Amino acid sequence: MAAMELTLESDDSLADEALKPSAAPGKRAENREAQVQRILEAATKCFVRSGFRGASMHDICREADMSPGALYRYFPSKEAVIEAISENHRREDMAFLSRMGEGPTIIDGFMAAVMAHVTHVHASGMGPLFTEIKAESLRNETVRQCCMKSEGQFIDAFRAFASAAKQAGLIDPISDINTLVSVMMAMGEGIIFSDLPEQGVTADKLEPFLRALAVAFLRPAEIKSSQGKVK
Amino acid sequence: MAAMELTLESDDSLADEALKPSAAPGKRAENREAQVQRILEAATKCFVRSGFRGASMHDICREADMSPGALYRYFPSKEAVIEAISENHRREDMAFLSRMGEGPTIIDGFMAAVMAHVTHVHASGMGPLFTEIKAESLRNETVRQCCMKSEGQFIDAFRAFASAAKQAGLIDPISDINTLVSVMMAMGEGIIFSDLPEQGVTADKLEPFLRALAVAFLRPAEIKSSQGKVK
DNA sequence: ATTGACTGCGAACGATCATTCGCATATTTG
DNA sequence: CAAATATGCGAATGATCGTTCGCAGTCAAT
Repeated sequence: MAAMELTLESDDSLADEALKPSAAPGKRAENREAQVQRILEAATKCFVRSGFRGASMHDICREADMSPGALYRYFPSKEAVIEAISENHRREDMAFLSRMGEGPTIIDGFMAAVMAHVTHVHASGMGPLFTEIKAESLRNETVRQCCMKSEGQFIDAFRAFASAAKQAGLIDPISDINTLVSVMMAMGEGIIFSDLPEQGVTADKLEPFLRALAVAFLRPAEIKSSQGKVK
Repeated sequence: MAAMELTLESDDSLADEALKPSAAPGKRAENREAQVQRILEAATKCFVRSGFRGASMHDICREADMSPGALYRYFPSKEAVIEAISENHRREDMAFLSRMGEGPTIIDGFMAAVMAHVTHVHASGMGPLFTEIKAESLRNETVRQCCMKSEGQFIDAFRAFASAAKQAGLIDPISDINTLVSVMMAMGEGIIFSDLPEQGVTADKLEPFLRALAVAFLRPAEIKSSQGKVK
């Protein structure tokens, strides 16, 4: 099917393309990138459906409408596909970190980042992939390091965030920022893993609880008791 | 080795046991139960090491010091082993629910149950199994129902706990107990999944944060601001 | 147009894995 | 003791899976 399209395409361009069959020099690299993307999208779909180990390369080939031989021109192994997806996925997540500076208060900034992340994961339906990546990271060294890298990024960003807020007198002094960050991250992962929307917990229901958690942990110096209450 | 013991045992009982080779009628069932247990322990070890899909039946056989043919006398399939382990594991978890009634305050009871659970999981080194079971529950119907059952038990227990506390005027009225329970459970799972002790977060470091969380969510009517502070 | 590199194909290969089967031994029953 | 049954064994089986390979078509440059 795909081959048919390509042959049809060259029909009307006999004069200037049949003689010089290609007027586009960077077309190869372009197409290559598109193919890689196609494979990653197909693989993601399969992995969400059946898990890293449950989905076969043939499944991915079928989903990408591609032969095994073709697929292996772009990725040397199944592991490489898994690692590329883990890497992509984790990189996307980190994009939400920048939103921590948003909002009038430190709590609002934190909440903006967290809620944006939660909403995005739910909307894209990639929740299961998190669990899969987590499980894979327990045994695959490359995936583990990928996870650790993004965790490190988060920890650094959050530590800077908390330190700045503390110095500005916005929050009470916190003695153990390391533990604070680890615990918050663990809880955040739990929120992502459990497909809360499937249990009837929508984003707007979730928000006050997360805000209460943020207030309890960060304890902003002002408006201590009016904020952070679950309505 | 085990066979050796048995033959030695029959030495001094020539008269009444050599003629009637077995004086123990319920020995079969006993031994059967022991074998089942042996398999489950070996399988758990393998699954923690390599994951449900990564561990082969031959691995389990080697670990249990048993041939495939023998193993299949006790479990009809690998899936059956996985399901039995998931079931066992989840049942163990539920045992900690009963401790919620402990302690002088509602917060103490809650904390007793949570900390006991966290400590137990860490001590037994079964953290990875949680992630594995979670991932498996996304695709294996039996495992999913096993998870949902124990979640349901937890929800029921916690709802009863919170309702009683609310009626007794121990905590502020909570409008949305369903959401409260779901969010707390998700966060708790996150704490279990992330192997916090591996990141230097010991139980005693974790405790004040969990307590702050409990106070923020449950908001006991008295001592509102003195408790629930992270030191 | 010819050459050489790139891409695509899909049958085939070798490895692995869950599961089975025929046989031997051990235990229980009659 | 003999028949019946339960248990153990481990090589064999059939299926699946990741990966490879030879071939054919396409693209880019001379």
